Amino acid sequence: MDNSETVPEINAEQRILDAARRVFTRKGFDGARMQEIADEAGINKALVHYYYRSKEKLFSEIFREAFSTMLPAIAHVFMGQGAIGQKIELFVEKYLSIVLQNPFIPLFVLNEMHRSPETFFNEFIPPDLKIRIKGVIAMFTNAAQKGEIADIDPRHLMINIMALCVFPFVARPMLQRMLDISDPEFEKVLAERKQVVSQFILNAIMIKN
Amino acid sequence: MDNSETVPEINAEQRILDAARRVFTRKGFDGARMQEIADEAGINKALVHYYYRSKEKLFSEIFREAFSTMLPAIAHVFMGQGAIGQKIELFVEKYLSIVLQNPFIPLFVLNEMHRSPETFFNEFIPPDLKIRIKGVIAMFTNAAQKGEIADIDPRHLMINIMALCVFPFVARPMLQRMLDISDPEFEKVLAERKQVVSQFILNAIMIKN
DNA sequence: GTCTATAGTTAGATAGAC
DNA sequence: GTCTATCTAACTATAGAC
Repeated sequence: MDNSETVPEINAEQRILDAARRVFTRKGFDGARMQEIADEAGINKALVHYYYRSKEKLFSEIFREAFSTMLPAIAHVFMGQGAIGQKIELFVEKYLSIVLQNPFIPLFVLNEMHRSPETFFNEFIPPDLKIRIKGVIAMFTNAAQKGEIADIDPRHLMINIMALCVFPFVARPMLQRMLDISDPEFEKVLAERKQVVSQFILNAIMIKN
Repeated sequence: MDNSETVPEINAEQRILDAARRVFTRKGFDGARMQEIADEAGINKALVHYYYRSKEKLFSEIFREAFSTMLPAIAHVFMGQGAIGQKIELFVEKYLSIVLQNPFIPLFVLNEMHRSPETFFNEFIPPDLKIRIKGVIAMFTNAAQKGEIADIDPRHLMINIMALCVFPFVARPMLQRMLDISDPEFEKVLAERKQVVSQFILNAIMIKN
């Protein structure tokens, strides 16, 4: 052991990033304090500025990371070779897996894109995202024309799928109180949604014969 | 004309309230500034404190008003005498009507209940709300037992209905960019949702014969 | 009731020692 | 690289004139 440090576990730069992630997702940009980030990182406030210059820049790092976490799910829709129903199931499964591991990201992203929409779109939306979306829309339209799914506006279908995946995470405090259930019980409900949401969507759009 | 004022339109107290509603729903509690509220009300900052003592108290007024706007829809579910399907249609219709007229309230409420959950539940949730929710849950359970709707956990059904109603309003900036549509076009999509959401839900849960 | 002026506090950011 | 001390600006809130 040639290391005389008092167990900093990892370098300061990374600790700041970890602390900032927690504080920003908890409090939002306006509610977060550089002091609180420094405290959670176990270092001095000046050091936060040393590594990341400004609150805005540090926030950008965190937001970029958070937003990009949500993107792979969309790409996934294309992967599957199967029928439209299987692709939707795959998307829901993948998307909910990611959100379950990062339950604070959805509200965090929703808020930032309201706070400064221009920055959000110019800086964080990858150029190919719109193309991918168009592909998904085309896939839905195609499936409807071939009679594989019911006749629904593909834009509404996309909104509905995202809504069913995301909503319980952004509305958790209210839902949990309204339904009067405990923390572990709500976790169980969330875990059930992979199955429930897929089933719900497929029931809604698959042609009944 | 015995009034020598320069068209204040209405008393200062009300103008402050109107300005505060706009600023708080736009920026949230942490992002809002008393100065900005005073400016939008066209009066001095000191006057805001004269009428509402503190930022917290002013915010409470606004939040109470916003949250109570969303409540009548839930009560409405009981009104209908019809079948479960009609009651759901009535709820969606009523709920979306309210949100369409107050598109900023959902995200505003979601954020505040994350910011200080304790205050939210102790101060703003009416005591009878949980009872009403239990009634709705029982209604769903009953309908499922009688075979009127598919076998779905009533809690998930309630989450799904709320999700489909609320989500496009809280995610509007992202959805609009992702789908690459203009403001009036998105308004049209929102207006369509009364029909679309009802149909989607009923397709998902009504027993096919 | 409405204003100006300012108190009191806290935030983000920097200077400079080590 | 990490700290203490401090600057500057912005915020909420109040005092006091009118």
